[in-house]
Amino acid sequence: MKHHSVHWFRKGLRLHDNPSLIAALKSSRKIWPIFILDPHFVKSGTVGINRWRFLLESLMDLDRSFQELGSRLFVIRGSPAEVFPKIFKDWEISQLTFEIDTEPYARQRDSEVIKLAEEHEVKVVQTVSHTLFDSEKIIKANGGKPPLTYQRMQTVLSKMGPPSEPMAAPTKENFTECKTPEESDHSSKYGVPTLEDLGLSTEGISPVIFPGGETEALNRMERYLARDKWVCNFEKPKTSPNSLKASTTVLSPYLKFGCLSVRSFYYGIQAVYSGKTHSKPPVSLHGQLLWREFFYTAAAGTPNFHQMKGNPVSLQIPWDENRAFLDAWTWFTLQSVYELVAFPVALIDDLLLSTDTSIAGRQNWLPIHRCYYDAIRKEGWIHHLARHAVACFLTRGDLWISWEEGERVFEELLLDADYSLNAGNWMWLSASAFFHQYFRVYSPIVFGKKTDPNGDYIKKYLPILKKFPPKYIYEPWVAPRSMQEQAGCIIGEDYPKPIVDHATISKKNISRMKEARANQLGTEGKKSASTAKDGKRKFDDASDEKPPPSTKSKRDSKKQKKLTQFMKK
DNA sequence: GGAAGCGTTGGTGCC
DNA sequence: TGGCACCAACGCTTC
Repeated sequence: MKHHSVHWFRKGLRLHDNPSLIAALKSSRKIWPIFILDPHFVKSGTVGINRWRFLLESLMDLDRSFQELGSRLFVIRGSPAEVFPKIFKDWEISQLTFEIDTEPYARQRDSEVIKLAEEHEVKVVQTVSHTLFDSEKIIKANGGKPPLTYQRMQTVLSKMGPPSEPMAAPTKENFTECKTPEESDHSSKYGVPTLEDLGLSTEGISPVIFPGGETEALNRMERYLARDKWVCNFEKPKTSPNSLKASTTVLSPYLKFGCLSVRSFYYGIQAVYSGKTHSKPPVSLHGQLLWREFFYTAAAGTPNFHQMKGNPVSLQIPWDENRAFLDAWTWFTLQSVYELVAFPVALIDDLLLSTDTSIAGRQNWLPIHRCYYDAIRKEGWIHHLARHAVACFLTRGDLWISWEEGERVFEELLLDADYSLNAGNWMWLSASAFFHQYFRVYSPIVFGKKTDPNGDYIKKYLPILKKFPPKYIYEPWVAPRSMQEQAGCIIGEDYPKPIVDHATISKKNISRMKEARANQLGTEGKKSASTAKDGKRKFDDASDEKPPPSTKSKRDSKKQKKLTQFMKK
């Protein structure tokens, strides 16, 4: 029997390596490729203007590609629960194909749609193609729990063999026996809408830096893969968060929407590596894809992964509720209405209705952080380490505000905002899960100076500070008054004064974190016995005995010994 | 079951 | 200028 199939695009906005689409094409006489503009995402307000634009560009690209094959993309508005019964009936559908999505909303939505399909006697074909591996299989291989360390993840994966190889994109031949019934009013009925059609204001929107779509994704990947040496030597910590041109691939938005298949990228890198010396996970390019896999698996296997409450992997920390601090972290400037575009609507309303006139105190005073926000808002992307710096600052470093607040802002503004990676990294940086060395705090001054000593990044995004010498550009408030006058920027008048002192507050927060951890261990019982707590001897000044070398120095001396032995050989 | 090993990418101060 | 200990003793994983 040859089916009438609907292939439902959600993520996976591509033709290459799309196994469920191929399955539909091979088993059908007729196929309708559809994308549903779900009001859930329009209403939620969690998608910023740049990501909407990226999505619509991706859909346009997909439609163009289908047209080249003699088919079309059908963009349908409405909730999936309303749309499917209608199209099942109208188009006499017997098969529905789609890519598996493990996010909670998607799971719930898909289970409802699967039920509807059953009611309409529609066969459902689902495939894993958004991740390298099936998250459920990784969890099963790890004894029913997601691996919580990268090393553990690698161990589990090493037993699972390599990821499946990517599938080729469909060709015109695939569409000779399987046709798409096109309607004469297709464009008006099923065309890709504009931002304005969706009721989104494009006033003040920045030019496109990273255009959406599979075509751009594949071109971008090829450009990077052509640089053999760069690919083989890639080490994430050695790339720069402050370079004027992105120092990493910026393929993340394309992976998020599935414009690029992670398996295609993985095997593309593999081909470049072949026969050459290359960097290794976790820092290598392959390593970056494994991090994505790590967080996808953790999110798929953890309830309430995006929030602290009810999340079994997250430390429960008594964060402050501090509106002024949150605004200061979030807001770049309030100089004009233009600057308000693309900020969370709730925050705009709150601020405009506020009777608090001390606007200066609600601005972010840190030059490098203001630059990151400007870049996020305009371009929808900043380097991973820049995200670390601002995330640490908002949470355990300085402002002591819940990682969920930061997660919401990133969710809205980043092109690559991804449920699993966003929540996972926020927990990491706030030392709520995965990462526990909470006393390692990013300094908003030192971090910038180290990564961009000349302050070129600041000069680009924050020209008001460009006349300050590099010594002061990261902390202009310590510049002498005469220098501020010379630079044409008086701190407190033209530029906000700091509202917290990093050195003081970060020390205070380290002790708060220590206390939170101690409290939780106390209240939740013996989650895990700490060897340091009860096992090790304490040494003080009165003791003549020398303390044993620390774990790290012991480890290092072991390494040294091995190296010496190796050299002798 | 308990001890030991070790963790993607910090900052500071000392030598 | 670069290497190292230390911060303060976490918590997952392995043996």
